Amino acid sequence: MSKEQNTEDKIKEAAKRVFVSKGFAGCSSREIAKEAGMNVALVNYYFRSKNKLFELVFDTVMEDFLEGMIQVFSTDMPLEEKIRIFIEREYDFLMAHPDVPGFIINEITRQNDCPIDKHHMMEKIASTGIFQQSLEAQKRGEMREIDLVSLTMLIMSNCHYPYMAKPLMQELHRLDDEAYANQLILHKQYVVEMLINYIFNKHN
Amino acid sequence: MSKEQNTEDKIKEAAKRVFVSKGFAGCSSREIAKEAGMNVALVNYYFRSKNKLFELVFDTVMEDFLEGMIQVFSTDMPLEEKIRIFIEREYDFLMAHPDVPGFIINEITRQNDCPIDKHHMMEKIASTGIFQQSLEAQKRGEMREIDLVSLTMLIMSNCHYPYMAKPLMQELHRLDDEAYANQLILHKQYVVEMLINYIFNKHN
DNA sequence: CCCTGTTTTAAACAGGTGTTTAAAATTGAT
DNA sequence: ATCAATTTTAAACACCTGTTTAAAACAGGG
Repeated sequence: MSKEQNTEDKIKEAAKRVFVSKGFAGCSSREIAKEAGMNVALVNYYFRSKNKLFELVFDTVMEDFLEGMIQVFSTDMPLEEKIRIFIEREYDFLMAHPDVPGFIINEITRQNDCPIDKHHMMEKIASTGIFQQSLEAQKRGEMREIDLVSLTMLIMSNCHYPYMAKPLMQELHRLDDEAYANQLILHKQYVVEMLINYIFNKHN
Repeated sequence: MSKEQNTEDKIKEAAKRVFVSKGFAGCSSREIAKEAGMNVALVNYYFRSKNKLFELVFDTVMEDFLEGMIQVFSTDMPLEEKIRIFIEREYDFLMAHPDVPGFIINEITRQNDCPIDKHHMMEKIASTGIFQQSLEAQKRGEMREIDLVSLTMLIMSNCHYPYMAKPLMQELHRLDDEAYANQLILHKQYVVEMLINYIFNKHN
């Protein structure tokens, strides 16, 4: 898919790989240029500065990251099915992009300055009606009376952390890459079961 | 507590603050020296290099991080009580040291080279008998038949992530620091309830 | 072919990096 | 007070950083 690609896109995708895996502070312009097979000056010729390039990369990563959520939440499934499928999709997405959550969290943490939400994340998520659907389910007694911030936090914790903490967990339990991948597949089932049970007051 | 403190310790503690909040790649030797109110050369006079100083800091942070676990697990409480108290202690610890988990995970991720577990984390945790206790509880049917890697992962996910993802969550839900601190106190209760219910097959 | 605008390159810039050096200041014992 | 050992300092080292410059290579249309 990558033979017919112009210089600008090649640099942008190389930058994406390098930034996401090493972070803004953990890499240099020259490293990005080398990853793209280009001269250093070309990076600034197309993107003006390391900062501008980074912001561009960050935005596209954030878009990809939100896209999956929106898709699932926008369907007209029952809430329980939505959450179940969301978790499974999230694990699939992270299997392919394991260091995206760490990247986003680290880079948002790095700059305490911008309190404004450029990506309108919550608006996009809210526009799917998922929160309204949740409140209605709570009113009907189908769903536990848990506030939506914590609901979000419970789901994201159990999806993101197992990928973010991979090297720590591997060292703790002495698992190689294959064993850890299998562990994640198993863990996904536990997470779905635990969250669905808790959120919808199931008992088995 | 800090008036009677020699130069070496002052530098080490300044380095701890800077490294933990900004990461190894995100700060310079001169920044550490300035934080300690010292000359740059003093840092290398006492610690030879930025790398050596970092490894020293990393090890002490890791020790602090493990200490709490070991303490709780070493008591002779029933398993359910141990887990409940562990989670609550973990939230208390992270309230005071919110960026420790992110620091540890990021810095372990940074170097793929050392597959050897210098800190013998698992040995220390295993020596508390917590895993044996878990297996026995499972045999008696008091505990869900869940493998211990996933058990670890469930607990750590729901303790660490809410602190690691603080800026992301704040931006998502537009919460200031005080509101987020309150949210965490609330969230801790949900987490305890959910994990205990799931692990010990409770239904309410 | 020449000319024009675009793309790419090598080189340089000022400033920051980790680290070392050698001299100065300080300390404590004689 | 003298001296040796320790601690602190300013300065320098070579290298890397992000960014810019100016010249070279390339493209396509006249």
